[in-house]
Amino acid sequence: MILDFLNESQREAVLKTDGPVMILAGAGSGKTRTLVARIQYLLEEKNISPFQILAVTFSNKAAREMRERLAANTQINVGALQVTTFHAFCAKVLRMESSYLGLSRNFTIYDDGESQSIIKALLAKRGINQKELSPYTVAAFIDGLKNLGFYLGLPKNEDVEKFAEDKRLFDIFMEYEAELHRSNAVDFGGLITGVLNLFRNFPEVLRKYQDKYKYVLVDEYQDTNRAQFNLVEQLSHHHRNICVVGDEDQSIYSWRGADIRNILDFEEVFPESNLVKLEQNYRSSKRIIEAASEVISRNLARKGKNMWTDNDEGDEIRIIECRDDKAEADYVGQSIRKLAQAGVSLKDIAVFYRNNAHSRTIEDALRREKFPYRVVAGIKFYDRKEVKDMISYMRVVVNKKDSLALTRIINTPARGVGATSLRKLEDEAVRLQLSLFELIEKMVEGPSEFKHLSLSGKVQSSLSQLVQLIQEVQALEAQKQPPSISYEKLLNESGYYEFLKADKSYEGAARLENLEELMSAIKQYEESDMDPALVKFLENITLDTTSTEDGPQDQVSLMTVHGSKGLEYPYVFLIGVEENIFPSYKSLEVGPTAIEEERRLFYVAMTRAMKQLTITFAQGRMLWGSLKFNGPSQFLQEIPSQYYTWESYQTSSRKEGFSSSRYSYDEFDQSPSHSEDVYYQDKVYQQKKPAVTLGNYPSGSKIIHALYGEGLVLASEGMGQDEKVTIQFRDGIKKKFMVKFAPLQKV
DNA sequence: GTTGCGCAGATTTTT
DNA sequence: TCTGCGCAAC
Repeated sequence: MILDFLNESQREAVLKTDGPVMILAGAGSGKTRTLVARIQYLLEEKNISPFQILAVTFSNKAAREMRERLAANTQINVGALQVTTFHAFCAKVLRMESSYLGLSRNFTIYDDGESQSIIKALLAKRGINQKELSPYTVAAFIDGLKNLGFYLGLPKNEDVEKFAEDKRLFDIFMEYEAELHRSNAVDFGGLITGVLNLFRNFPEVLRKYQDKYKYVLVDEYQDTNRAQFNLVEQLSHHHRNICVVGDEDQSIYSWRGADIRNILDFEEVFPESNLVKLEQNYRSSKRIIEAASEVISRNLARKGKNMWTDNDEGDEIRIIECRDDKAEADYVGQSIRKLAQAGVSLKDIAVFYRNNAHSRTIEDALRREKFPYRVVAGIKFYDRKEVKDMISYMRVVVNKKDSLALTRIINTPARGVGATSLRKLEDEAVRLQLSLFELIEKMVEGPSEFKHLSLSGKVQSSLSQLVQLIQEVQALEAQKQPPSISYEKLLNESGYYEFLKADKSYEGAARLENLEELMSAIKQYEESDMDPALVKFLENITLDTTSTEDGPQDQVSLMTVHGSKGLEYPYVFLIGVEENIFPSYKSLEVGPTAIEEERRLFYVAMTRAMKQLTITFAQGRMLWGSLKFNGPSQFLQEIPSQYYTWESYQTSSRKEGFSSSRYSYDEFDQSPSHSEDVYYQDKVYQQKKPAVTLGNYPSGSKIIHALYGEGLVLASEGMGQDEKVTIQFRDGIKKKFMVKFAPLQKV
């Protein structure tokens, strides 16, 4: 029954339950289906208890999908299964065993931004100029060390030795670790290395987990770093039932520490392992699969798979040479219109780009064509200032050693505790070896002992109010009151609500709305957890940033190529396929291995498409303030010509500066293997100027603003609820508004 | 504390 | 060209 819907290799992947197995699963080969079947098989046929299975994925999205599919397919209590992300799993272990490492179980998890704040402070303390050594460089160094599985106390191996050559950086790393520890905080990388540290120093703890998990599964194995590999290797060391699933051709996160050696060396680490390849693709047309396979075959760092499909031949891939970025956007907009007219639903269409900056022109075009769209990624909800502020309040409640969170809110809203007072407090806290909050608590209890700080009466009374509020909320927590109660109290009594309410601008209103959204997120969380607590809520939101908003269903999807991994769409547009963009100029500087990663990225993009793939590039593109002529990407040459048609698209009648055959055939295709049969079609489309109907306030419209009077809309972006306009008023003042909050009227 | 200017930098971003 | 920031002045 479980095996019925599987092909032969998938079946093999399910049935080889014992001993190490590596499954190389090509794009669209039914990887998730196979993984789910494997777990189901373990549960139902082998009667393994769900408590003995650990399945780790990289993203929350993947974990959620797997859980949902399992819930739909089996009777067994899926809640007992550990299907989580690496980070969530490690956070859980660390909380459970926190006492071993001298953490307390309510430790805070710092995201990248917070880590960088710590680093900035450290650099400042050492008097290091940020230009001399950027916080980013330091963060990358620290992250790099952790990705290798290194933590203080561990003897350095070769990799680490090479990486940690720089004495100064290493010193900062040590200080950073100490600072985190003082704050009772752990960063993302530290979650993994923390568990490694725990396992190494307390073998009995390791043993416990090794015994517990009889079967360990790893999804998206190509994206794991060394630390994560060490982790699963140790966990499965006893039972040796480790199953990893991945695709070396889709490894696109090496810059995040993903180590392709994890795939290439798996069989050396586990000599008794089995290798299963899933090579049949169920997603894309023959042309797409064959073309993509040709491209990826040029990579050297791969084990090699032969993808094939039973699907139809399908349409030819379209390569569209556009005059400039504007024409490219026009082309995409019009093509989508044609698709829509032909009855294609918008949710089946996606536009991919190499970097976020390129979404702009496409967004404009789609708005012009009045097509709803969603930009995947963008600014994250939990990154917004007001949301972070309120989260910081909650953090201080939960973890009073979290001084970073306290500095964030100690004067937000303004309480008269400025930089000078804060500095005094910080120095004193360091001197007494207390956290900032602990110090202030002490000070409120016995102000006389802190006279030497000479803080004003105003500062002192503000602080005592703040301390009182936090303590009261801590008491609520101790009584197991729901987090939403605590949140509400913090929001109201901190003065934050008043503070935003007083801000009459559209931004203030938007902020309040975000805080309401945060409230509903908390409420939602409360309903999902049997035993809700602030700590857990806070952990959820730092480890899972997937936004829950789902908006209208039928819309075009826009995203970066990275963001497209794991998704599929019948109609795909891949734009900006130019040298220096895709592959990026950076990868061209770095060299062959970086270009191989770009090629994998290109491969990922191609294999998202099910029916139709359209690749566009611009002859000239506005980039960094000037018009750049990058020329078509080298990857286009790597697609054998029998798979594509090549068309040229020109928007305006102006031709000066561009020759439509700027890249003559000879110049362009120099690859010896298939240069003879490239054909070049120079179709020039007659382009009607699209009707300029933008959002409610298209650029050019005249408006009246209740406060500022008459004005002219210069630019408009976003649509519906998100529509934003830039307006120039009579005195030349430009202002940006969100339409939904601004008191605007058309003239 | 807020505003405003000048300057550098400008891939990707699962956690 | 656009943005984000660090720092100086109100």
